[in-house]
Amino acid sequence: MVEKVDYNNLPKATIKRLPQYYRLFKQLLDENTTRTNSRKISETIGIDAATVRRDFSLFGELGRRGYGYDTKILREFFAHLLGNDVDTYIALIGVGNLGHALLHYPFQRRNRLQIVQAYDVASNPLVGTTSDSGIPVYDIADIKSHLEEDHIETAILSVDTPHAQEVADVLVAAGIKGILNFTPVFLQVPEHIHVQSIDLTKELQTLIFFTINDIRIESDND
Amino acid sequence: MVEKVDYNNLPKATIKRLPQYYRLFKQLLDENTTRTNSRKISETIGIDAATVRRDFSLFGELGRRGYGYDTKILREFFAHLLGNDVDTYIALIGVGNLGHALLHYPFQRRNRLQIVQAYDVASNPLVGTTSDSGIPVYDIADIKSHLEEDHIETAILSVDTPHAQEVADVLVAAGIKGILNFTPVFLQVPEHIHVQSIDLTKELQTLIFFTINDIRIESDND
DNA sequence: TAGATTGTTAATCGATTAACAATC
DNA sequence: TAGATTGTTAATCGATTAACAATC
Repeated sequence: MVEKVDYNNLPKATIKRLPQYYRLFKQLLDENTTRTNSRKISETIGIDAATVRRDFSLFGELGRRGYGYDTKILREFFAHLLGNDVDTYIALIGVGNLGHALLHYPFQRRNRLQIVQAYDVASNPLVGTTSDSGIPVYDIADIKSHLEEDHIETAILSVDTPHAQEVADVLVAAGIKGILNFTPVFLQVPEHIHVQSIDLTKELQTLIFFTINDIRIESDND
Repeated sequence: MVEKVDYNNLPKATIKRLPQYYRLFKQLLDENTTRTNSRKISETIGIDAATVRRDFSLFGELGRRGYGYDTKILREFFAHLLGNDVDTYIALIGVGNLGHALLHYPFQRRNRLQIVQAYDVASNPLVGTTSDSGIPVYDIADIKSHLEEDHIETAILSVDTPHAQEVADVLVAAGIKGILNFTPVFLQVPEHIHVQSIDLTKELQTLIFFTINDIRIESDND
């Protein structure tokens, strides 16, 4: 039950599944389901039961043989593991169509992830106002001081492709440590900066390739 | 140069990289760069040079030893491979905040991917109108006949989580073959239906885990 | 020809999964 | 105790990468 893990040795594939486990245990607890097991988990989220058990075992003995996993315990465990027992404040960079949607996206609903600041270039009329979501939109030129006000280290990047690298440089200079990158640009950043990319066109094209060639594959996560 | 591939034997990891290769060769051609090589490709998109060469070699001899790869040839090749030499029509299901942003997202800009229909439930006032993007918004109850009009087999699912499975069932019944799933639900679909999922909260939480634990990793695609 | 870079092999690495002893 | 299910090992599978002969 005690953590015995150096997170740096955790398989990357396991890390990517952690949010799925966390979400599931939150759901189960909401439904007042007090226990579950690796087979049921597998059926619900599409991850092989052996993989589930192996993933969990990396963190110690989280379950009980012959019984399964206690929902409440596991939910607490993953909440803590993912830093979701405290609030995480996030800045959104680029309030265009996509940025606007992300401002309203319910990250916060069942997680303590909150976009609390937004940025755009001064020529955007939204700058200086508070968006309909209640979040202030600042001039990107003032980013450093505003980020410090709220101790923000994470940014969502949803600017136009041609500005992606230049804005990423600004974010790094302003002290951002993690970037969720919605542009299709491979960002060049110092090695201590973390980038997670979501490439919408790539996902759609991949789907279409699988579909037109009817390539058999179990449903695709990650 | 001749295709010698059964696409079903293509590594899944390779397939996911194909859109990145395609995008790069389009860009290079736009910049009037007539040739490139695996090392430069690697630096630009962050995929190991040996992986690039191996991926390409799965499709035959696409390059020339001592020279590299011809931009024009490769762009044509990947366009055809990804079905981007013809138009692909897509339906968007769920015109909320995210759906609205996706309606405006420039999938089409450099690709022949077009959202040409949108759907929502009849109670949504947008239904029966044409959205500001010029795309008609239909009642989901009428989906089957409308999809047939435009020969649509691909749908983007951006409905609220509680309705995801039920709407997916409707899509399958209406003849959809591929679903780009923006909900966090693991969709249960028949085995001939392809699902590609984008889970925004999962990506953000994964980023935060990497960031707060400062886990060293090369920038993360896929 | 000499130099460059591919295409491909072989080695390595990482992830998945089947199987089962441990044990609740 | 008998039944259930974990935690973990060992086998397998798939993906990456280093290295280099082939060849443009």
